[in-house]
Amino acid sequence: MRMAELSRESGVPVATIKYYLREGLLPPGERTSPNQARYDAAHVRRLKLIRALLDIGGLSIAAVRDVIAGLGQETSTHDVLGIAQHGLPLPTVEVSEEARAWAMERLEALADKRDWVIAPGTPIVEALVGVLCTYRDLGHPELAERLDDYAEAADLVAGTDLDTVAALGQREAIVEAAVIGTVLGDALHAALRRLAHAKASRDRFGATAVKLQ
Amino acid sequence: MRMAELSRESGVPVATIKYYLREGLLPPGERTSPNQARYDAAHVRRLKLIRALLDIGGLSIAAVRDVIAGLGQETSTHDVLGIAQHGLPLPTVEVSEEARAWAMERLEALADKRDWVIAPGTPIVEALVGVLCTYRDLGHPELAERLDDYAEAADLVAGTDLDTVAALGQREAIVEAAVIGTVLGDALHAALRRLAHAKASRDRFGATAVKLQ
DNA sequence: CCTTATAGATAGTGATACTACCTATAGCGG
DNA sequence: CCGCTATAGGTAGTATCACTATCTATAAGG
Repeated sequence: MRMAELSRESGVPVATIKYYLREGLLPPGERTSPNQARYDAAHVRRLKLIRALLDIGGLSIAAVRDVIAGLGQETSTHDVLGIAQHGLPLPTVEVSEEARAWAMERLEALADKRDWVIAPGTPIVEALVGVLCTYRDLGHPELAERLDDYAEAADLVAGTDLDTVAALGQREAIVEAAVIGTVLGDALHAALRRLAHAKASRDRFGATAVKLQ
Repeated sequence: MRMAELSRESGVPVATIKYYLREGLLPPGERTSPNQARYDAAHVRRLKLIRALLDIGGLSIAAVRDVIAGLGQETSTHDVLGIAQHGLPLPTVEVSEEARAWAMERLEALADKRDWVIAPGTPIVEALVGVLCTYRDLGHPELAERLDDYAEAADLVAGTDLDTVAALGQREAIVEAAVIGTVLGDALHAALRRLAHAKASRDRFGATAVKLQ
């Protein structure tokens, strides 16, 4: 197919597709002459993935490029999740040494109990340290004391995730599903948690409004 | 305290504090003369909250303003979570009627089983519909078939969340903790899920690299 | 042949989150 | 009371990001 059809199939404007080509998010089409190229279903699929990562995942163009770069890499199965996570941004903040030590103590207790590996300095651990320290700095250290319940839920979800993607069998499909499941999964879990909050609130306080304080 | 000290205590530049004042994120200080004002610990605290919502929560200035507007509202306890969620952005995408029906069918089955309330048209439901339809559109409908496990984890987390904030007793503290727990919690759970993925991957594939395909 | 489509290059746009500067006034030590 | 720094409030400038528009030369297709 040519550019106009690619645009129609994917729902992405021609000018935007050209932009993604320039930025290296979308591989160039097969050249048929110096100023003509042909695209195929893989391009449509890639465009839909790009839009999903941008619109739902909230990734930047640069992060999408990093994530996509991992899709074609040769690696072991064990690293598949690492590739899926490579390039995914996790927010971090600066914290004092004292606060960091406080947070790491909690994370290490968690790791011991659940057989997780806490590697200091990695983006994931930095993100966790940042959130825990911010809870404390905002005067809500009690929010950091529920880590173990949260970890239990994370283990439950992660087990499901791994079973789901592992069932695909082929490495390429696994990596892609892992990327999609990780990025879109963040949005899915956030929304599910809000629904579950509503039910938990009804369970505790009932459907009838009760004034506090 | 005056502006310079507020800046020092909060770690936010003076020019930025003035910007937040203009944007209505930070309430004005107590006036002592036409061009002088005094600030207090509540301003420091508010600034730290603003930075947390911006830096870790990834909210926009407009979303922070909406969230903060809810902090002072008078409401019933049952609505506290609703306030905490008010103004929080959830990503949505456009979907076909057919895809929407497919997604809603799954969500309603979930709601029946777990006693959740699915109100069509609300931002949360729109977000869930968007993610589920995107999974399918990307050729990974299997990711949408694990909703029930994810919901189980969400119920677990939500129960913990409600117990934690309800223990605070006072409405104002509950609302603030709910906001912080919801917004920063998204980042926390995302990071925990990545750690749990690593363990689940080790459990299934072992520490030794095994080539696939 | 002639209209439309295309690749590639360059420049422009609108939103966002600051950041810098300006003016008139206030605080404050000497 | 002087003079220096600090401040409120206003306006304007900046950097980044994700497009979007325009231009030129060439190609496709009836």
